[in-house]
Amino acid sequence: MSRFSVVHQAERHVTHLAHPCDTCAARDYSSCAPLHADEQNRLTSIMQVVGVMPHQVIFDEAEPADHVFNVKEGSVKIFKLLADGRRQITGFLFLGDFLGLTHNDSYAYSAEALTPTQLCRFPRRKLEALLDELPKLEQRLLNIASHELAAAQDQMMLLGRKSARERVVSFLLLLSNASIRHGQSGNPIVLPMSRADIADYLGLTVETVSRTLTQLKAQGLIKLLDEKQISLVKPQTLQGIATGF
Amino acid sequence: MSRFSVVHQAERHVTHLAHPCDTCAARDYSSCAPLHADEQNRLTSIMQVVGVMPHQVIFDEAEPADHVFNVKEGSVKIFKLLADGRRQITGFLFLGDFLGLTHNDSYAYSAEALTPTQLCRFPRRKLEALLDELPKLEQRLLNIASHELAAAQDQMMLLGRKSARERVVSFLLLLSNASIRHGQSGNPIVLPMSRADIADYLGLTVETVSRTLTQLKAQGLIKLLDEKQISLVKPQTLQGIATGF
DNA sequence: CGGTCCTTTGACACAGGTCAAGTAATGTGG
DNA sequence: CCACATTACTTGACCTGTGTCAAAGGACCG
Repeated sequence: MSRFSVVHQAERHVTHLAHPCDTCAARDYSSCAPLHADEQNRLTSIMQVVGVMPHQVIFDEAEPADHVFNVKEGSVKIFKLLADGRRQITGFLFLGDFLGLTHNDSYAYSAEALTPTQLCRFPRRKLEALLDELPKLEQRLLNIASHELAAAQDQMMLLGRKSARERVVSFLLLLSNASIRHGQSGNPIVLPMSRADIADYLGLTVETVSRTLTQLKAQGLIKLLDEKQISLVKPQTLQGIATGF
Repeated sequence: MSRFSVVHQAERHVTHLAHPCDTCAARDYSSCAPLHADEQNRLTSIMQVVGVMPHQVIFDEAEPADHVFNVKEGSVKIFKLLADGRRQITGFLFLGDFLGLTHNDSYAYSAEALTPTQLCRFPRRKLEALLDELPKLEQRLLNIASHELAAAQDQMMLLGRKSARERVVSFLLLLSNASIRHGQSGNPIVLPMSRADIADYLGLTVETVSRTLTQLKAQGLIKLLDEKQISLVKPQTLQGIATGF
């Protein structure tokens, strides 16, 4: 039985895949012609809107990759596990982000909802068939993949070469920028994930994340409005810390 | 003046972009129909073969991304720098690999040759124009990007959660697998890069890389044939170490 | 051959991990 | 709505893996 509650059977529902201009604006994409109305219809006709609750699994690493998803609302974490349970979160996904793209038979990572989330779900076979006919769509996916690749390289720099302090600050700025891209002010920022999730994203322990945050607070660089909400007091200084000055 | 020596002006030269079957086989790609002869011609007609010597810069992060490259022979490192000079190598590239793909105006990383290298060079504008007409090509690029994304996530796992020992072993196996994909035996392996490069790839210091190698040697898991050539004595055990057992 | 660069090895330091305890937030059943 | 259990977060004391600094081989090169 399905782990999803099907919210809607396509009709008149939209996806950010079909609304390139929104997403492009939100993500700073360069080239992406909007789909025509009939192209949008073909896309939405193969799509379902599904809901998942926090901590619920969307898919597991290595299970058959039958669907591709697009975040319509909410937030998601994607991660990989080592044999002994060590975990690396490879990304936090928000409105408009994609998950499940792979050229293999199986998913390359696991995905779980952080908050109550709605996803646009596309059967992979049908989407791939559609790609052959809608080159614009393929172009968008390539753009998205390039974008994610660049983000992945930034993250490698962070994990390989930055100190705990630099990692935490980079993370805060990342969330701030993401929120700006989605039309919010970017300050204060909301953390939909736990400290453990932050730690597993930054390659640190919960304790180090916690200590680093209190240290930044003590230095007057941030303010902890509450556990899940942080205000950036000196964004300029923080920017400097994140980029290694 | 150009930093490249132009080796050949297209005529009858091939690129792995035009020979999908080779590359697919070499890379385990699932779906990639070969280009027809005339499609190949259109591709090779916009391409130049250029040569670079070891330590020579192919392009620098943040410079205008006017070309896309495909490794025809040799090996390349791509990396990012922090303000204070800390370096993270985000990939080593070999025959058939791509570099320079970005959806931004500028490159996301710097690239340098490790060994004497020949590259197929495509003017970005012309290639993008061609992509609109050859959807097969775009499909291949999307496949490649997905593949690289998966590799990037593995690398995040390595950098965020693995010990020095696990990182070095993972790296040796990575090189071994790459060499197998290119038709070699995969053992012993050849390291075209310096210890410093390995360190910057694994998020370690030169000293730690060196110490870890001598330790693995002392335990009889590898043999250092010479500084640049390593034989994997117990591949099975090494595999276990790399995956966290 | 003498110099330069790369690699290895050693001694020591420290950032961040581990273990343990305390406190605050959240959820649950009565 | 309140006791109580559970989970999440913070803080402290201590430890260890890896970094830092220094020096000694080796390889390569003019």
